[in-house]
Amino acid sequence: MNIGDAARASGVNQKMIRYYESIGLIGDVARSANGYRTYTHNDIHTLAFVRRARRLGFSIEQIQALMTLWRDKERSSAEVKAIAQGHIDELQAKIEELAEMRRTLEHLVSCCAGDDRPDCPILDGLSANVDAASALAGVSPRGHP
Amino acid sequence: MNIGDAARASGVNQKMIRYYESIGLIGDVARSANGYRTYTHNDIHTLAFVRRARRLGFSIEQIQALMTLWRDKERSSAEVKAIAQGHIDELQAKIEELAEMRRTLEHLVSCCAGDDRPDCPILDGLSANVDAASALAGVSPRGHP
DNA sequence: CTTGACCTTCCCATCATGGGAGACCCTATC
DNA sequence: GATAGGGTCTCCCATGATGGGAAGGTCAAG
Repeated sequence: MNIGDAARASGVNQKMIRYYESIGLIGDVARSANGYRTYTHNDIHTLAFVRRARRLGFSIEQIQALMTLWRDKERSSAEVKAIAQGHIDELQAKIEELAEMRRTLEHLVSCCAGDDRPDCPILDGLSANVDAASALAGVSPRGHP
Repeated sequence: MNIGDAARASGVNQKMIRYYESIGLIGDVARSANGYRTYTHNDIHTLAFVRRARRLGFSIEQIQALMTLWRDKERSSAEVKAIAQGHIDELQAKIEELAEMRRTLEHLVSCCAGDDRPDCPILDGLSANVDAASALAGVSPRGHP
């Protein structure tokens, strides 16, 4: 199996396969006489593992660790779980960060008429004068009703 | 005001101020005789605008557009609102993507004993044999009860 | 005059992904 | 045997936003 077949079989594209090899995420693969990379069934399996892990948002570094455990038949599932839980926490933090942005933006957007006139609470909110936007929504940033 | 003061006043750090200038996000700023950048009150205001927009997750490109509208007294608030709504949609898409990852991971994690033994549904789930993990949770991926 | 705090530009690194160039390799068809 | 096409190789560059660090100029206080 050449790299093109490996890409199709694993769902990881060629560029990425070479990249993963170059950074040592996957071991150096066998080469045939012409210098082409040759993939075994097992290599494909590894690539597919990486792909799934990436799709779940694991970083290369985390995947490195996961693969070490994957190959280690003496591992404890607790180690794997810790990595996964750590990643869940990262995801959660990111989600909350984005949700907070969205919340703020939705508030501004809901205050904006969205018509032909230039008056715009969104721009006001982005300008220094946050009070202007807050006031529009009846929210008092410094607890002053 | 030199760049250090501008950074403190606007909350945008020096590196970023220079970067924003280099990519044309903010216009070239005045220089004093010694070549130091000199910031006016207005420049600070602009920087603070950029900072707030960044904090809401707007890309530089979007901020570019927002600032153009900001300066345009003939703008329609609809244009601003469209950009903001577009960004909300992006945020929402990202949130959903991350939430889906989290959901899947939480499922796997909940199936994992997290003890000293090597058996690990998380690794099984990342391996090709997805059925193994699904089966553990009583979920049938191909609608086969 | 030195010290220390500023400021300048320039280069490099991040993370994961990909585009593209230029050079080989192999197979099929003419 | 020539040529066309598709596959592969390596190498360089780019992304977006951020920042580290080097080497050197400037200024005010001691």
